Amino acid sequence: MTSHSTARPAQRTAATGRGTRVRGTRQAEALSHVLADLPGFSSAQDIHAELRRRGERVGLTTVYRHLQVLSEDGAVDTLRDETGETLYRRCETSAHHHHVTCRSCGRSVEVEGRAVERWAERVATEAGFTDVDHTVEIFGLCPDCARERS
Amino acid sequence: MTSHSTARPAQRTAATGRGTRVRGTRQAEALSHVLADLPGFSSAQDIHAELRRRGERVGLTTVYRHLQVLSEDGAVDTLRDETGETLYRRCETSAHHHHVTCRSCGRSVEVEGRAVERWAERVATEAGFTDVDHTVEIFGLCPDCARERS
DNA sequence: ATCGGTATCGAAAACGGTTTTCAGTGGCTT
DNA sequence: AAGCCACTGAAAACCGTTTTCGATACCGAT
Repeated sequence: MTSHSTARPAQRTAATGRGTRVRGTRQAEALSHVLADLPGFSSAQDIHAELRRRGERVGLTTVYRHLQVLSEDGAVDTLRDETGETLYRRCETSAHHHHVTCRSCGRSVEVEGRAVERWAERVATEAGFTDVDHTVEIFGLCPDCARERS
Repeated sequence: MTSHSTARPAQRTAATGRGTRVRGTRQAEALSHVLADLPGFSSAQDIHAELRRRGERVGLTTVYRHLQVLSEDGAVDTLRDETGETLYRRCETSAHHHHVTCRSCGRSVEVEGRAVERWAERVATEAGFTDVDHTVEIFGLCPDCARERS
């Protein structure tokens, strides 16, 4: 599922209680830093490895949990690679967009395509579908990897 | 597949070697019939269940193996649902196309979109990417499921 | 400071889909 | 009839992800 705002109120545990603001824990901050530094899409496990590499002690479970919340909040994009693994990346724009991802190095570029949005909406509607959502992912070889490979 | 591309399992046993044609086994034929009858996308496990329902004794492993080969040969389409499960469906047209899939009942419709193909190609090229491929999936509620739900 | 309540952590176990292993089985060819 | 080898499938391994649940950390109140 690519970033889209189905805006489920999503019974976020803490979210409700009055003054209960999200606690800025050491783990959350460390994760946030790593996400800010990683350029492309990374798996939860890669992110966890990067945290450990930096000497941060954060459990894999916690990484998964934060990523889940962040993606629900629209703070990170998610996409599934060809093996079914979920990859995460900090959103640069909160607007709906898609990605061109290098299948070799994972680097990616955000692209916009109002045309696709409209097309998806139209063909679905024509087929009688409602509550439409879509995922679009483009894979290819980035210039660097293409050069390396020749 | 981020930084490390998990080694190809690849070594496909029979690997379309020399003149070894596919043997028309009982299992292969049963699977083929089920695929022909199932209207939309189904998971390997659903297909296996359907086989058993029909009294065919085919192992789940064999179902997976055949589906893998069939999809490599382009005889079936595959797509991943939102949980990461792989769904299969016999191709109706061998031409490149996309699907509008009901997120409730799994039924799907094939749609064509030359516009999207061109768009994907264009934005990728503009970003300097080559050897471009793309995935587009549209999810929604089909008319029947939408009705049921109200 | 101390206490109590609770949000958060994280190791370990559970989960579920898929793949691999490996000892057969059975279809061809000779 | 004999043998080769592709195919089969039950069980186990795999692997990413989620759940469980006791421990811990943070916060406001005392």
